[in-house]
Amino acid sequence: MQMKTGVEQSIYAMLLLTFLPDKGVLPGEFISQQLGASPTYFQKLLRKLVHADLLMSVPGAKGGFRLKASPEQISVFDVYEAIEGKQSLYASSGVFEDLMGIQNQNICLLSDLMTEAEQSWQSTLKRETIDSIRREIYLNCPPDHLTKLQSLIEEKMIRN
Amino acid sequence: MQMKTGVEQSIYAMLLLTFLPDKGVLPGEFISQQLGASPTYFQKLLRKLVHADLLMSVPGAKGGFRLKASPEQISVFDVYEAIEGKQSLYASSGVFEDLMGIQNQNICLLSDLMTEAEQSWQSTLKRETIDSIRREIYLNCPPDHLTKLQSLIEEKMIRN
DNA sequence: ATAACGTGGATAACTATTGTCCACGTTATA
DNA sequence: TATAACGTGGACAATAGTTATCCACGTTAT
Repeated sequence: MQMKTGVEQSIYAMLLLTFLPDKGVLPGEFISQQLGASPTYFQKLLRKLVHADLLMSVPGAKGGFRLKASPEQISVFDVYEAIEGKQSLYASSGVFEDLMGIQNQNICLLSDLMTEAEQSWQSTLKRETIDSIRREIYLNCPPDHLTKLQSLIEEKMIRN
Repeated sequence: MQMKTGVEQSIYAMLLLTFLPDKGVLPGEFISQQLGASPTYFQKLLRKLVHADLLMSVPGAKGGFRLKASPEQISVFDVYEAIEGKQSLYASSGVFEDLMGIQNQNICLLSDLMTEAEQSWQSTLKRETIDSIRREIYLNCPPDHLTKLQSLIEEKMIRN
């Protein structure tokens, strides 16, 4: 049981996109290069983020991706859910309920507990946003790295 | 990202074993039959539980498994960890830290958050024990089912 | 001795994740 | 209007993780 690597990569992609000026976009291939991800697979992740309304995509030449909402409105959980989907971590098989003769009653021996555990996991991820991580970066990264990255992005980005 | 089915089966196995009188054991095959699990694979799960010191095994004819500790001392998390292992849900790739030039500093943009989320997930699973679930069963199951199961177990179990 | 049980390793089947490829639609630009 | 650069969606392959099977072996009751 491990989180998909795509979740981490997607969060980093979102973070990269916070560096982008208004109306600019970054091509998917550039983003995947920066993250060292496989370009073709990463496009799939980007599309999931678009489907989840976290990213906007501009097709055609000079196309690319940008954040759809502002970084304060996008939680880490939003990204997690966009990539991993909405299925919960635990799925009861119902065997034990059968064995105990409590099939149709609403007594979920384990399910309730698992649901509660998952919710407290999720609430931690909901608390933190792309913006709060971005602020941490601004506080902690060496300024030269930040400016270097900033200018790289401004070089590669496309204005509309 | 889904929990292994083995975790659920293992918890149910532990619960079954709470029905067992002192010094009795249940053969692995009987347990797997009750849970509708594949016998050979389920033996592997049982061995993981033995390795984690949650079960005791008695080899030889009239052998089988019994709980090693008392049900109050075994948390749902113990079983989870025995089956899933100790690796955490999230493993940082370090790519972004490289990109930001913060490799060797202790600034874990995501790791800290993920660790915190996982800990709150775990603490929920640690709170509940095999015994607390067993008590729920006793309260909620139709008494005839309970006595039927109890007598099935006493029939199939082996005293030492 | 033999049968019933657990043990551990090798290995296969299955499933989910990750990665690739291609035909296509859209748009900027020459 | 042609072409090149980009995103889209589907089909597909490679890889990794999970589940399942088998077997030779050690232990113990009978």
